[in-house]
Amino acid sequence: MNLKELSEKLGLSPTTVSRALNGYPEVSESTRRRVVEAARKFNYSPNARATRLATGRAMAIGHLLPVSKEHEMVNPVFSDFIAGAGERYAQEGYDLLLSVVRDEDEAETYRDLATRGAVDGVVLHGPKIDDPRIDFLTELGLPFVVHGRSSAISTEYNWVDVNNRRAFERATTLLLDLGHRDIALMNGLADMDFAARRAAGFHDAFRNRGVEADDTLISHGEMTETYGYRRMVEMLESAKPPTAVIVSSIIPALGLRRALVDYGLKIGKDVSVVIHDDELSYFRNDGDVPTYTATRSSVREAGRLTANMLLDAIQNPDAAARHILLEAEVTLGQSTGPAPAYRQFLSQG
Amino acid sequence: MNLKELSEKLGLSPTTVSRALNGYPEVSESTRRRVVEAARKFNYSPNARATRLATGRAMAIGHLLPVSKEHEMVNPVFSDFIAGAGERYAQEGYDLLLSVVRDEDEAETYRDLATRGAVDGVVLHGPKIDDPRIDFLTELGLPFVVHGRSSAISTEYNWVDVNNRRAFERATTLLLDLGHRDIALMNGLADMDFAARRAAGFHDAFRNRGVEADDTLISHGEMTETYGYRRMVEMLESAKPPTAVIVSSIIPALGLRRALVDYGLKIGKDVSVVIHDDELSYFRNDGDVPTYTATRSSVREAGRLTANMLLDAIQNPDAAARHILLEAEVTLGQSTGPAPAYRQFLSQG
DNA sequence: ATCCTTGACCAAAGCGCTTTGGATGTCCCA
DNA sequence: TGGGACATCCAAAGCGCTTTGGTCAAGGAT
Repeated sequence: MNLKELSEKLGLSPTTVSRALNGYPEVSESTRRRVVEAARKFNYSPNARATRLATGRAMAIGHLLPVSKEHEMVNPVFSDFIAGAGERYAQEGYDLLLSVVRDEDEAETYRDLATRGAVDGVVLHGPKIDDPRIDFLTELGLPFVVHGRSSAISTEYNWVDVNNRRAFERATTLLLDLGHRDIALMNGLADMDFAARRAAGFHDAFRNRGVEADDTLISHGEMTETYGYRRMVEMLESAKPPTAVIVSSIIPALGLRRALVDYGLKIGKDVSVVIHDDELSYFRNDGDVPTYTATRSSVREAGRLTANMLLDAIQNPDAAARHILLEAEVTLGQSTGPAPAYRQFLSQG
Repeated sequence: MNLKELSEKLGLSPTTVSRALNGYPEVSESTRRRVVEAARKFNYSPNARATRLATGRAMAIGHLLPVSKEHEMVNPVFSDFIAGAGERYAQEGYDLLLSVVRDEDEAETYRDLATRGAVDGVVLHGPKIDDPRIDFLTELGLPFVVHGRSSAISTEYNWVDVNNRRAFERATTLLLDLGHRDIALMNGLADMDFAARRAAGFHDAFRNRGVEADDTLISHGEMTETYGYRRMVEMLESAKPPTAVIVSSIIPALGLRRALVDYGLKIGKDVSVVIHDDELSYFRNDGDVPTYTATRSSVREAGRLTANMLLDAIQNPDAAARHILLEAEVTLGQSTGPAPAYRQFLSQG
């Protein structure tokens, strides 16, 4: 059933039927009702391919899922982010186009998506400190929103980000105030922008307290369980193991916990842990008292906000660049306590 | 730059240019080279919207990401499966359309996708024991492949599944042979088909060994860390805690481990654990000796195979239904050992 | 010399919509 | 009573491709 057939059945022109269905005013309410009813009855919905050609809009948003061949790693945050964004797209009648690409083909894919006219805009995930994709997309003229930021880029662009610097400054300050000095930071990959900001917050907290941070306790890696385990073992085997660790995600924190168990150490007592909690749907850090003390920010909500912003950017292409900086809340859980030395001092007091 | 402009630049008709680019034989090699070169030079690629209207094919595959409003849970397996499938789509020039829908809107979305002509086929995730979606899709006439199976459906359909029954029979047999009798099964949600097959395998193993299974040790739940934790605590607090647990995914197993630590119990010694390992990219169960004894099957590979099958089904719509049954391998890790009673017997010589 | 292939190209129709630019009829007011 | 103003509808062009059904010239067979 297509528009022509439906219009013939109704004894109307395709023009009128099209307008009736799309809510244009040049059609009487009575015929509109008749048309809408007939459309439902004959189970008609306009062919998306034709609509898109005629309107010149793709009614689709592109997301790239970069997959590096070596580690075959998918960002665990991706699916929750997508769930949040996709919800908004669905509400606005947009499709979500997911392209699985190898890292090195990413720019090429953006160009392809743009010239083919397959999408009206894209979301840029996982920006690096100096990310060439941003200028590339700007030149392409394809509307986009970055989930995160890129510190080295001076041009204006749309972004939605968490205040990673402040979140990690607060987390670090908490640990310093609990008497910890040997604080480790299990950060994300070194070239990621969010990792740089988190490291900056970490250092800021030390500076504010007039304490020197031990840079050998800072590590970078992909956020796998294995990374958390290996790195923690490494530190426990070292000359001066940390009394507290800040972890960039709940996933390596699980590996960290496994390592502590292996060494007979108790989390929150022997070693304090603060995580960043993206509120992944299958790793709720909840309960009466959350397992982990955490800086918390919902990645799903970030997905919704990013989608909103992108849809707005598509509708108002000439508006100024938009920014949303989300603040993470710091929630106390069972994984933090006073530093061992400080605990001794307290008990002597 | 569109086809018409390009053809004018070349002094050729749109017909010839189109044919040259699409590899039709009715064009000389020399002009074909000329056309291809010009296309690259002017950065031309055919408008996807027009191509799709003209060919009548969407060149896109649909995946639904069902999100139930209550728990807002995204299947953790989803992103790795998508990564595998998406890789194949990209190779074949297909797009991947992701629809985030609420559970109850799923059928409606399939119909919409079909009548709008937005996709050429869909993948059905997470089939229930008796899943109405399968007959629905069959009637729609939209090509589809099920990732998993639906036991109660007698009509033929394409599927790719893991031999869950046998995998869990083997896992259970291993534990029985290690002397365990009080074996718990932390299964997926009760209405899921894979969960039913796993339970069947569990019971088969007991039957084969002439031992009676304790059904109170079987539980169902979503595969979250929290589920694993709560359920394990519950069992440890019960009159007769299990000496071994089979867990449907590595994620609840992490919660299980957390519970054991809380109770001062050692995994692999006090309690043996076998997991099903989907080889999630951020939870590799690897190392020289894997952390967990596991039934292992790559969900990413399943994604590739499913995509293959669907593309084939789209190209050969009249062929018989296709099936792929993958066997899980059983890999020994550090999480299993003889049952305490059996251990005693062994040490007594 | 004639006819038939064959190779190389092209004009135009069509895919199923949207949208521009009328056409027609009705109503109201000068 | 005539002419805007308005409401309601329609014909046809166009979106940018693919594909059908040609044309035309060159070459081979008869």
